[in-house]
Amino acid sequence: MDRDVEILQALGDPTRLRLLNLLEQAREICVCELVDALQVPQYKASRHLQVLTNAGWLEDHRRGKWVYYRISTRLRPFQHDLLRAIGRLREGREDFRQDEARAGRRLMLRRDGLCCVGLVSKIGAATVPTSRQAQAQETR
Amino acid sequence: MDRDVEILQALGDPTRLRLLNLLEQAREICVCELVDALQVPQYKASRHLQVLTNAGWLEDHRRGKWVYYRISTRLRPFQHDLLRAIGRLREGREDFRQDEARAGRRLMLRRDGLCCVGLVSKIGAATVPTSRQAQAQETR
DNA sequence: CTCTCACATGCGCGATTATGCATATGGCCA
DNA sequence: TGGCCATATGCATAATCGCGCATGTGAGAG
Repeated sequence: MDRDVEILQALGDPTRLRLLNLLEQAREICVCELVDALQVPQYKASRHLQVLTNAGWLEDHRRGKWVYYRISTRLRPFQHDLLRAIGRLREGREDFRQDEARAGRRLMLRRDGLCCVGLVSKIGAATVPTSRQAQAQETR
Repeated sequence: MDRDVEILQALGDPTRLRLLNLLEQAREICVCELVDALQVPQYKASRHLQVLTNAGWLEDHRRGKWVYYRISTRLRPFQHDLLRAIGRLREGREDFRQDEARAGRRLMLRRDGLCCVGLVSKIGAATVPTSRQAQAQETR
């Protein structure tokens, strides 16, 4: 298959754009954090992360029970230009702003720079639903 | 619909990439010239040109029997970055190079900077098939 | 070992998309 | 006006895509 086209096709979806936007600004984010930030069902985030990874946009690695995603360290120059273009959308897109706000709140709850859903439930932060609860909230 | 996504989706097709690549390098090109350069059936070029136009990538205008397309003069900064990214693909893609070679030969046949298929047939240039002949050659 | 939690994925469905054929449109010319 | 040429488009079909549901997988905790 045409690799370049695959890379570009991966950008043609709002959910994937939102994922890329967040991941471009943070060093790495785990799936449950992304699910909370985007407020989408877990399987949906996972599927789109898969597409981005297969297209060469992302790398993932496991740490304990959590899987962290980050922008690939092996992007081609071509892709860096594309990322810059997407960055230009940041001010104009309401969804990006909201994602960033939620992600910011979520990432503040990390301990030692790591995702910590377990701690969240102990803190009892009702404002930070677990991925499963977020999944149930998702109606569309 | 999400306009940004529509713009990006338009890039996720090899034929459309080839059209954009040519149009980025020439001031304007008419449909029959594009058909010869890409060696695709006329209806295929026309359809993809429609998609690009609807997404805000191209503008078209009629001159006599011919319709000329060019890169829109109202691109957003966002889109200029995207074009630059596509330009980076130029050296690596064999299809781009061949398109450009064929387009170069074809555009040399212009008179007064205008497409002139009629003249081509009078010249009898067998190396430059008309769009209808190119259509018949197309097998896939 | 078993239970739980985070994440991935097989499957079916409805929607969208690309393609090819045939034909319509619209301008030019005789 | 009729015919030709460049281009666009209606239609049917096959392929692809995103979604949702359900379930599978794999790691850590008790």
